[in-house]
Amino acid sequence: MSDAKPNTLVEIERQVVSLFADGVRVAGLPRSVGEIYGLLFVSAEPLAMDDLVVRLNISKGSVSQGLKFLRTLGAIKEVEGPDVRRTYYEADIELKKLVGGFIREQMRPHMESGKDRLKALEAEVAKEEDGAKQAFYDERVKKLERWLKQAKLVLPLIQRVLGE
Amino acid sequence: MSDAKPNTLVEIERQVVSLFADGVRVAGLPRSVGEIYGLLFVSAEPLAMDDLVVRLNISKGSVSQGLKFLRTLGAIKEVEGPDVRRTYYEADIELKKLVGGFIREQMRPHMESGKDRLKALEAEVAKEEDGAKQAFYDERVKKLERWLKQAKLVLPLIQRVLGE
DNA sequence: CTGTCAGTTCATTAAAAATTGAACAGTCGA
DNA sequence: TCGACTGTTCAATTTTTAATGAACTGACAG
Repeated sequence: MSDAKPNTLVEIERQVVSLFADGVRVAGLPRSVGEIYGLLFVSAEPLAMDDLVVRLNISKGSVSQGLKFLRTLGAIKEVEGPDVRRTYYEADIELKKLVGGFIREQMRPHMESGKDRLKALEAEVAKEEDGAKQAFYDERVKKLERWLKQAKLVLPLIQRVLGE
Repeated sequence: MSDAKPNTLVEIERQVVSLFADGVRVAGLPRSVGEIYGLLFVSAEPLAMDDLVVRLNISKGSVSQGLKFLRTLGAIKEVEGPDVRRTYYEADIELKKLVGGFIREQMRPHMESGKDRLKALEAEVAKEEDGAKQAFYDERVKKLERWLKQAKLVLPLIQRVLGE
């Protein structure tokens, strides 16, 4: 019954998996994460870890970590499946949620640390002796602060537009 | 006269360079590109390639490629400088332009190829014999097309908001 | 308990990406 | 035409990142 052959994907599945594998790279995520989400996305039935390992032909470790990541993003849902001992997953296909998770988990932290580093920069600029230099540095730091503010403004806007 | 010592950056410069070096990684760009833009960003005077090589202590090859990339993005401007034989650069600090360049050069091409791949997918779905499966695949492909459309909608919006 | 199975962790290995540096091309003045 | 100098290219190398797989944890049925 169980088909142990690797890479048992039909052409459509293969194409979707490949599409997501490439797609996530734009966001700087590992290929395997895209493959996992992609296969869940084209699967009508929920899949368990082992299904992903066998059908995508990637290691248990990679799948475990990939699922962990997708879970924190809120990109997949745990659901019931045929075998009660296993955890089954299906893709959450709301773009709003995917993007929201990505912003929350991947972008916000960077922006927070950026804010701290700008504070440090300000302090450094305050120490500058040369008045002309200080004025220039100050202008640039202000520019960076404006950028950060604009980024903070844009993110919720994106989420709202994707909410339709 | 000429100071050949590498890494001759004052603390403020060091911090800004490091900030950009880390910052660009969010966008999946190499560290060196961020360092180059960062140093141009904190420099009141325009810099030539050799200045960047010496002060950032990275190779001529990297700087040449980094500048090429930043030029195509429209993130830097060629300007006149003390030595007429050299090309000097300064940072273009309009966020709108930076983001616009990034969207144009890095995101649009991916979206275009995505559109083509979706076309191919549609054709594949049309071949599906099983009616129920076909309906499911069709729904998913439609979802992907909607995503792509939304992305196309969001990009200009971002640019507009950053235009203030 | 004990054996089995789902899932996680993490040191090692493999793959991918960035960086280097040497060869090369183009320009200009003597 | 030559030599000196700026800048580019790209094969080789280094560095970084992702994937693997074996050891482990914990749950549960018998």
